[in-house]
Amino acid sequence: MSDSGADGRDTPAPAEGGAVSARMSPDRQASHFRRARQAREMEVVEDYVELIADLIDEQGEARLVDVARRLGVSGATVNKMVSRLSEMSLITSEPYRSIFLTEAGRAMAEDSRARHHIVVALLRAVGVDDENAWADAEGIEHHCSPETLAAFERFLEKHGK
Amino acid sequence: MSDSGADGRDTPAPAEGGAVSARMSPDRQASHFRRARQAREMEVVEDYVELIADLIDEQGEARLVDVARRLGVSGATVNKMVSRLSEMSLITSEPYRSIFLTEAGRAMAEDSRARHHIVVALLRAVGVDDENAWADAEGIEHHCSPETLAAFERFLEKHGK
DNA sequence: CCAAAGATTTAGTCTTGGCTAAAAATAGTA
DNA sequence: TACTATTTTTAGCCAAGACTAAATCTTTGG
Repeated sequence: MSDSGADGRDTPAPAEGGAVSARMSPDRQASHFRRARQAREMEVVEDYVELIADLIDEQGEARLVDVARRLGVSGATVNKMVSRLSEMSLITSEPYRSIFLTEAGRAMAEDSRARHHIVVALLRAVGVDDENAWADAEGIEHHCSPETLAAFERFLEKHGK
Repeated sequence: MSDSGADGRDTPAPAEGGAVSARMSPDRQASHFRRARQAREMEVVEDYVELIADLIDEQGEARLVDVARRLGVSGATVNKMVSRLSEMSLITSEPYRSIFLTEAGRAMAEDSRARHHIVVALLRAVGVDDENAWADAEGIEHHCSPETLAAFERFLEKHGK
C-alpha cells in the first residue's frame, strides 16, 4: 500500500467526460473501492439488527420466522445469521427462544434507523417518489459516511425538511 | 410468495418515529430487501466492467495487473472474475492478453459511468465535499433505481448543476 | 539471445450468505 | 392428554469473492 503515484505510463488524454479514474490516483481509487467493499460486508448485519429492533418495538419480540418473512429469506438462513450476530455480541438468544438485542445491537439499530430516515427524507426532498425512496434507501443507507449524512441533515434543515 | 397482508398479530402502536417496518407490509419490505440483495450481486460486476472501460479509455488497454491495483485486490481475484465476466459475455479475453469489452460490456460501463457522475453531482449539490462524494458514490450508485436517477437529474437541472 | 523481472494463470483455502430437506422442540387444540 | 401444526435447529449443499503460493508465460535489458 505504498506505490503512490508514478505508474510507468504517460497518462494520455485527460478524458474529461468519461473515465472516473482519470482524475484519481490508483491508490485513492483503490481505497474508495475498499471502503465500498467494507460497507457491503456490514450491510447484511445491519439489516438483520435493524429489523430485529423493529420487530421487538412493534411486537414485543423478534421471532426467527418473522425475521425470515420480512427479509424474504429462509428460516435456516436466519438461524445461521443469528449465531453470527451472537458471536458479534449484537444479540443474545437461547435455543427455541426469541431474539434480544445487546446494548451494542440496540445502538447499531438506532444508528441504522436514523440513517435510514435521513436517506429517505433526502431522497424525497430531491424529488424521489415514496416507493422508490423506501426501496433504494434500503441499499443506499449503508454507503453513506457520517460526513455525507451530516451534509444531508444540513440540506434538509435548510430546505423545508 | 403469496401470503400477502393479514399476519395473525394485531399490529400495535404505530410507532411513528422508530421502526421502519411499522408502515409497511412484510411483503413489501421483503421485496425491498430482495431488491437490495440483487443490487449487491451486481455491484462487483459493475465495478469491474466500469473500471475496465476506464482503463481502455485512458491507457488504450486494460491489463489485469492494473485492474487489480485500482480495485485494491489480488491478481488472482481479478483473473477469476475475468472468467466470470467472459461467461457473462461482458468482456472477451485470450490467455495472457489484455481485456476487451463486448458491446454489452461497453453498454454496462456507459450506464454505470453515467450513474456514477449523476450521483457524485447530486451529492455535491446537496453539500457533500468532494472526497466523500467520490468515495460514497462508489457504493451508492449501485442502489439507485432508474426513477431515482431521473429524479436526481431533474433536481440537478433545476438547482444550478 | 537469454536471464531476470513482470504478468498471468492455476490450485487450493476461507468466509459469507443464500438454499433445501429433514429432525427435534414447542405450542395449540380437539 | 395426544395429535397436529408451527417453529427452530441441524446437516449438507452451492456460488461469490476474497486470499496466498507456486507454476507458467511474456517482455525486456544486457
